[in-house]
Amino acid sequence: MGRAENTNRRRREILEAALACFHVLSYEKTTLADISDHADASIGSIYHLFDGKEQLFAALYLEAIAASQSSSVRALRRKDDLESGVHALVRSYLRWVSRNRKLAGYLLTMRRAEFMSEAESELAELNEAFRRAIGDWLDETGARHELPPIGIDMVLAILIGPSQDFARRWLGGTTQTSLREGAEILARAAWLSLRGLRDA
Amino acid sequence: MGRAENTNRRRREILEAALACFHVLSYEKTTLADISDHADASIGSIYHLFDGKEQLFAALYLEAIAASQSSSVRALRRKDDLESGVHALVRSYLRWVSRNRKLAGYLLTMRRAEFMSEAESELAELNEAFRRAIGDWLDETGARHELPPIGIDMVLAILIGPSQDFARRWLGGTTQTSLREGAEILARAAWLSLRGLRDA
Amino acid sequence: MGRAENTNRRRREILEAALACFHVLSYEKTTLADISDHADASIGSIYHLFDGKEQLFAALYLEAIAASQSSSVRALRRKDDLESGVHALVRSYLRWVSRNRKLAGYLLTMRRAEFMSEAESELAELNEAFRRAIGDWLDETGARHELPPIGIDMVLAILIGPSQDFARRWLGGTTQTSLREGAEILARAAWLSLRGLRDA
Amino acid sequence: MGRAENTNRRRREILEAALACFHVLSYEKTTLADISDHADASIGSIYHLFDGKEQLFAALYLEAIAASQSSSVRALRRKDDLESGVHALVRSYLRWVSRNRKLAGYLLTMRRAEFMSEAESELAELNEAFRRAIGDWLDETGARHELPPIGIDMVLAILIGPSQDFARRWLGGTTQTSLREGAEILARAAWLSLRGLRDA
DNA sequence: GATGAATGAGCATTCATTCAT
DNA sequence: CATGAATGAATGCTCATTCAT
Repeated sequence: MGRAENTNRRRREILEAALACFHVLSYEKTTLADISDHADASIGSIYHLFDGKEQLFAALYLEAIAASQSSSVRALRRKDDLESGVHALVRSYLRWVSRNRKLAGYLLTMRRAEFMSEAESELAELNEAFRRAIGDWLDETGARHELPPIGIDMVLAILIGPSQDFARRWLGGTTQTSLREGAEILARAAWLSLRGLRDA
Repeated sequence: MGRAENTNRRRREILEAALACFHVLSYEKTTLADISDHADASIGSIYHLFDGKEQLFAALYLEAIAASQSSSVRALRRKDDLESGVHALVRSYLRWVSRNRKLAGYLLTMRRAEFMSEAESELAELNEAFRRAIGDWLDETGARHELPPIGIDMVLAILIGPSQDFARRWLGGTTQTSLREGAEILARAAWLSLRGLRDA
Repeated sequence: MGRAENTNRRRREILEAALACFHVLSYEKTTLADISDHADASIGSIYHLFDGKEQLFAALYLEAIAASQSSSVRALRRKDDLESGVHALVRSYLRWVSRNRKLAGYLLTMRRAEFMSEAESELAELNEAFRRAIGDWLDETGARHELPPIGIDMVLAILIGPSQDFARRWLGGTTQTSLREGAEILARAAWLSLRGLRDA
Repeated sequence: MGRAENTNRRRREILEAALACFHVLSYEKTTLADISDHADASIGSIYHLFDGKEQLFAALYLEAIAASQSSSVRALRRKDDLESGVHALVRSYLRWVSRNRKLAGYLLTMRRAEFMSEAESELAELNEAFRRAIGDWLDETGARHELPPIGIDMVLAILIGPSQDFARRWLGGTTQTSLREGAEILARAAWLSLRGLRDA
């Protein structure tokens, strides 16, 4: 195993340990000693790979965002009309949440935490790439013409807002509706909103 | 001015100072000394009125929730059919956000922070009261019959999810759409979703 | 005992503890925990009265300088011609060293340590005051006319340089000559230098 | 270039890097990483040639002492009476200071730092050799008979004390008198002291 | 020999909390 | 009730040192 590979493995382990600690302790209550204990890495190692506690959690945030977005984009690319795309987005997001509960919980809790400021530019880049990917898909499939005349920020709010709210409740264990059922309902709801706004 | 009144004023000042500090420093970076400096109150005073830092911020959270919910309920009560009610809820929420930016930002950032655990029961009570208020309105106006056959958790996600997502972006200054315009769109979107799901 | 008095006593105790620790451990090896243990003060207390480790040791340095200089000035003021003044300065300096060994050792070891930079201005003030006191004495007694035509920096080097070198060795325990005898010799040596340079 | 030569070059580079770092950072704030960066040497290299940070700086100290003393001895050997010898010593010391500012500053700041304890014996050896060289010169030239009846420690204090004080101020940039002028004055002052004490 | 990633003990510093006045 | 000095446990971070490659 090469050195780079080794480094990468260690990086992974630390990020996972941080996520695990966050899950039970929250950001502030998690200490570097906790992470060091959970990962197969000394405190010094953590500092070798990350610049500090904030940067470590910022890196985790960026990885989580990237994973979530890439999952969505992959799902979207398998469809070729707006209705299917909308359904795919909502379903894939909630599926990703159910398969990455800790990561999803981290993302939903820490969205734009104070310590992200330093990673702002990388975050903006990711978001920009996400929008571009969606934009490309809209152009390639011609689905853009099916969209109502509203800003992309509103489209995203309608598409993803309800799912995030539901995901938060679901992760908190306070929902009556199952995730699968919820996904079905919210996918249709999103599509109904967009179609309705377009046809108005 | 009576003693109780005085105590109340001080309580207010401390909560406001905490909110102001949170706004620029975030929860963890805010120290009691910061709050003591901003409010016209010694550290001892803060401990006299609250049980500690966490409890202080939990109190702030509860007040914010209560204010936001009561604003929604008041708006709802002025309507007597589902479509108007949905519009009123979305609009009043976003209006409340724009009029209470710091409080709204606090609410959106700290939703269910670790320190809320102790205030869990009070929070549950508030949420329960909110649901009951909505339930009462649905019964009184007969709007309940216009709802689609989905859980109340899904209804709330559809109603409020997009607005929260939008509010977060709007507070962060990264929206193209104005708040007023966004409110209009999201109000109609929510109604379209609910009506569509009902008529399906 | 008033609060101010109490504060002052605590300040003293901390400074003395710092000096005692320095004496056996050196600056770097002294930890705040060491000082906290020796003084009747918690670590927090130290931070309450000083801004940190460096500032604490800088304060100690300034106090030491001030004490040493004031001892010299008092001795000088009891004389009224240059020869007696020179003798008094050398003798009083070495007497001060022998009576304040730890403080003198600190001064001789830490002269202008890196951490003094923040206290630079206060140090410059003390030195300026010291020079002014000497200048005043020279003027009041007319001794200035007995000085050779050299800069005051050279005069001070001749007066105090040998004594400092000797003091350092004496504190280190590597001198053959007793402090009393040494003082006599160096006092005469200084006077011989100055008189000789004047008469040349 | 042979292996030994190469090793020696690397040793030099490391010592110079250490001195350069000390000059701007002070001993404690200098890290081995700093030195490694400045020298063309990895941290492992440093440990290969020195036993650690303290030993590295102790070696630097010994080299500096040796250089300074050997410069003095060479100057002294070119004279054959006490007056010329005294002048030569003072002048050569200050000339060495002006030509080796960083090294001289290091010597004047770190004199007998805590970490020297391990190198104590080597230091004592150097000092002993220095004294012997001076003693030899005194015997060979017959200058010993011109010395006053005081311990050699006092002679050295008178000879070198003022120059060190002056050197310190000069390196700190707080002197009015030029180095050349100062050397002249202090050389004469030292001689006047010694002659006067002898003739008393 | 050379390298520099990994180690982890050690430390300065912070800050919620207490309590004597 | 109000105050804010005092407390000291807790923690992020540093860096000399080691050692596998």
